[in-house]
Amino acid sequence: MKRSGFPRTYDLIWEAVRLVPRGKVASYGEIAREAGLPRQARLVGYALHALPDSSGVPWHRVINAQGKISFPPESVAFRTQCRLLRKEGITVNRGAIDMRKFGWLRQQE
DNA sequence: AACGTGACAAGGC
DNA sequence: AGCCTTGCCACGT
Repeated sequence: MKRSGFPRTYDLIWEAVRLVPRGKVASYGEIAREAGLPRQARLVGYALHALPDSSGVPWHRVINAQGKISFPPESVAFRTQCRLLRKEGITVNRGAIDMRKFGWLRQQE
């Protein structure tokens, strides 16, 4: 990543990710909207990839619109994300997240 | 400065 | 249900 000074779009995205409460997840698209960048879900993935480790941003709560983890199933990142989610009480099987935990605003439960 | 590449999404077949 | 296309836009070559 590259910090060049003024408000980068990544900051907006990271800020939005911080809003996702423990025990809930949100999609890349939702994060993009919340960050004021509608239809730029792709950018969210890019921004998370550029995230420094010690940021405290709950990146693991962001999953794709199909309700699944967007990492190759056997990757280290995939397993890490599973572990972090389960630690928050979210059930994950084969990368699929319990949809009842989806969305942190306008909850459907 | 153009071009390909992404932890995506939505729509068409 | 899959697979392909298009929209998107910051980054590294």
